[in-house]
Amino acid sequence: MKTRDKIILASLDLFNEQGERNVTTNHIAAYLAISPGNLYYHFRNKSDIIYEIFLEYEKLVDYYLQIPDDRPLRLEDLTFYLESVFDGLWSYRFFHRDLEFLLDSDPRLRIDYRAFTNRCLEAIQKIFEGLTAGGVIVAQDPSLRAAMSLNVWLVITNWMAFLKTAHGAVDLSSNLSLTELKQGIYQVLTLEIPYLTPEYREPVMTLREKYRPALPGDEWVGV
Amino acid sequence: MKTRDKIILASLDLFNEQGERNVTTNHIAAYLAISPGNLYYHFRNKSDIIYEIFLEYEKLVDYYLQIPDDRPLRLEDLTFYLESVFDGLWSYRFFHRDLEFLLDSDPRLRIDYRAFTNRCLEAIQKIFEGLTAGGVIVAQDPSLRAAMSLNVWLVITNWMAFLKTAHGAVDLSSNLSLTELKQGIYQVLTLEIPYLTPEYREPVMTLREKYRPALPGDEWVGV
DNA sequence: ATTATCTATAGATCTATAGATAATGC
DNA sequence: ATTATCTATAGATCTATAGATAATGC
Repeated sequence: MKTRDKIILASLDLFNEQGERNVTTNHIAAYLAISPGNLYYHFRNKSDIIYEIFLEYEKLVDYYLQIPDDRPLRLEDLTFYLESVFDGLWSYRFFHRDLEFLLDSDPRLRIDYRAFTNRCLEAIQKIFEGLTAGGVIVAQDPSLRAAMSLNVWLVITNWMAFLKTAHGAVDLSSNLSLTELKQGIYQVLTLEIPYLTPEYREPVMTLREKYRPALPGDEWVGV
Repeated sequence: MKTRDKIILASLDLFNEQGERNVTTNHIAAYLAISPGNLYYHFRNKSDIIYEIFLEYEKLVDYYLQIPDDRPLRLEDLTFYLESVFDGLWSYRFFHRDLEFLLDSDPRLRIDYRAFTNRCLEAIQKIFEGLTAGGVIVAQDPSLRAAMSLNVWLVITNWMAFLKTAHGAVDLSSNLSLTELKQGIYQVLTLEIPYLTPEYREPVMTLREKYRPALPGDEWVGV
């Protein structure tokens, strides 16, 4: 593998494990056992590495969120989209953590990320439309659908931060698992409950149960 | 005013304006025209300042989120709680931005913040219960109410990050206003629409309209 | 010849402390 | 006497580059 690609991969790993803020170009070079000079030969600075990582993330999500508009969507489609999105969030989990700082440091990233968000919001709306056509959820006013989609996006992108901050108080070491992350799907499906058609109510509730947090009881209030 | 208090206030201002990550103890001292040594006489380090600020934030929110359980809640109560919470978020807006890093750097803060989150989630549930007693929203299964409350919390605490990242792409300088922030109330009320009693549907929709984002159209998808 | 890599280092911070000096409160 | 403040600085990073050296591709 080329050094340039190694740098990207190692950076992603280190960022995910330790947080972007805690990882310097020195750390990345040391981790790869290359010289800092070598790293700077391939990238002008840390921002450039992050931007490359973002482009991969973007590509991944865009790939999974191609919503067909020539056919109605079924429950399996929804499951697929949710699973894919949370897989993506997991693989690039450092990204949303320091998002504001990253966007402030790199105008390119800022512009691209904004467009990316809008594409995701559009995709969520398309999914709602497709599910309506498929008889899973009832039709909604476009303005309500837009506001709902935004709420879905807010829950999806911030579920991990919630887990990391409200979760395991004492045991810092206990890292999150992908399974825990996917409990976010439970929360997303919660948003959709009121809009389900009668015939899909039970199937969706059953699906939702699969993601229900199986926690020691005191995890968060009332669950 | 005592220097110690000045340091706390100045830090809060600088953190809110520039982000905690971009503000060092040197910056704080320079801003106050005191020596770094003087700052370190009053605080052991930056974490200690942040912890003090958190205690204030906590006190403020706890004060506003005292939910009476001896009487039903009305729509005005809900408005008050929402306004208060968003005011609090605004005054301490740096806090949620770098939350994960802050909690990782300070075990005290980590433990306290976790308890704080749980108190907030409890308060949101109490508000739902009170509104149910007041005939504003219909009764819900406790498990659904818990999941809904969590979604409300996720939307509230992350609305600002959304605005900052998905909003104004090019004009970095354009800072957020409290008014924009309060459009988050529109999103929160969106979550509650399906659970409103018939007689409160119209009043809540009217209230919600007041917070509707009045944006140039292309702001975010479909709005 | 060009590309990749290393060594060495300048320059910029930042944190945190030691030790001196000034101000304040009995 | 005690509290508050300042000056000066050690020590630890980090970023980014210059310039030398090694490896690779025609």
